Amino acid sequence: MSEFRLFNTLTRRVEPFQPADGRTVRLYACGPTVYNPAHLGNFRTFLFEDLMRRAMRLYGWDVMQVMNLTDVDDKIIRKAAANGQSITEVTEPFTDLFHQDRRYLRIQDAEVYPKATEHIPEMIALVETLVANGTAYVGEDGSVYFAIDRFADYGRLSQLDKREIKTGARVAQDEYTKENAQDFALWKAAKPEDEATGAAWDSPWGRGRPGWHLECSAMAMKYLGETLDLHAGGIDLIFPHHEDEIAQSEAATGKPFARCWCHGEFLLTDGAKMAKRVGNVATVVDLRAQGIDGAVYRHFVFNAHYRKQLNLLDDSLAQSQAAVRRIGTFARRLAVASGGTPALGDAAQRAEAAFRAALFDDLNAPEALAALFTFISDANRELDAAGDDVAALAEAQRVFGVIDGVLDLVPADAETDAELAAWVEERLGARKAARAARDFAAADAIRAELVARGVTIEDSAAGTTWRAG
RNA sequence: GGCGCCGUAGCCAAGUGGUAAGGCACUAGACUGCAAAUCUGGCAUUCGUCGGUUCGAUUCCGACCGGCGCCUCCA
Repeated sequence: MSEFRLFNTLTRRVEPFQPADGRTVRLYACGPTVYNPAHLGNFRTFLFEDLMRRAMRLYGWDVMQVMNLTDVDDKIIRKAAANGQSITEVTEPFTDLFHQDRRYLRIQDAEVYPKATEHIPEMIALVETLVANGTAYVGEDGSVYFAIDRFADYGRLSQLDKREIKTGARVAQDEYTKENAQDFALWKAAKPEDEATGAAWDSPWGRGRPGWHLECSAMAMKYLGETLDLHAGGIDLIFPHHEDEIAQSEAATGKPFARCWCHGEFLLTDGAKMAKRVGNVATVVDLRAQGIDGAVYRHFVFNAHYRKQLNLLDDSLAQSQAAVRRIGTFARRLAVASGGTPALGDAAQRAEAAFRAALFDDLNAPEALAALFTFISDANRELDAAGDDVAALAEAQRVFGVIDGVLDLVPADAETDAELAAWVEERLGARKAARAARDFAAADAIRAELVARGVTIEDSAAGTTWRAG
């Protein structure tokens, strides 16, 4: 079997990847901050990670994936304070929504979804280690900072040494007391709004709360050990988030924090980064409201490589919808076929080989998708030949199962309301009678009625079927 | 200002030092009473522009033009 290759941000190269123990991939993926609905850009990253975990399982490894839920941070506290709520009251509904959304997009469950607020002791212990070994210091107000000049490797992931900080960039506007402007907070001394919203805990340095980066280090190491096989996230997290995770983790353990880092590129909307501040966000709730199947968004995302920016345009989802419809049509046809041809079996084997090769080569989803569509074309042709090779058909079904087990692109049968279904059935009955009487004008008039309500019909030897949309 | 990415047909988008996957759309034909679905064929002598290296570049190098992102809110 070909080796599994991934682009490693640490080396900026595609290189062979395998779990340290040869069996189980210990994967940490940065999750959402649950203070508002995650948008489609966030989900592009989560989908890339879903593809990654499914590809690894196909390869034969087990995956132990941890995705954190950030449920205490500045924005959450601000929102809670503004609403007179506790941070939990803010985060719980959005945590639920996150899970609903990701299920709609068919993102598989991670093994663990740890919450920051449930790992305060682990975080405090990590900070104590850093204070004890001198890489962290306590500020006048009881906040604790990481001293980046005491960690020689600082900046390796983001290649900081090659950068110059922009003149006038946002530096040192922090209201906390730091020795060096670029030192980052491990622990933040509690302020009145922290206490008011339930975002303050006792610590050796007084009341306070964790800094942004701390939770990931503490929870990753708790569930996956001191050295992860792989750490993934959005490209914007390279600096400072992941850089700081590496610093605080490695300064504490003396061991590499992650053997490989993978970052997914951004989703743009009409040429601009999808972000709340830009005001161009779309959410899964929007998708559902438009009746767009999760498989459609999966196709849109997988149609581009994860390391390239992807632009969501007006007709992007319509194009994916058409593509996914073809996959669904094929899936149904393959499922009910009674036999194939020897060439069908050959096509299936070619497809599987091409699919695996593409997927294992740095998750080349567009090429994997091409393998799928080539297979669909080949298989449709063979199915038209109506052969009786049962083994070949079984092979084709097996391969399609393998491919769709990763991509998961067969659209769900549209849930049509009973009222519409009853009406359609009644109309189809009338049309059948008209056709039997060879009154095609009447039959076509009925079809026009159906089309007007978005119903497409298909006549075949087995009878007439229909679908909404 | 520093760092990085990208520019392939109407649209989306892979890819390679030896002459361009796949999808959507469109289009001709087959099938169909007509459609739909499916099949067959057509659809970039060309990969932002200009130079260079090379027997040969879309693929390597340089310049330029255009777009995007990061530089401590950020998937």
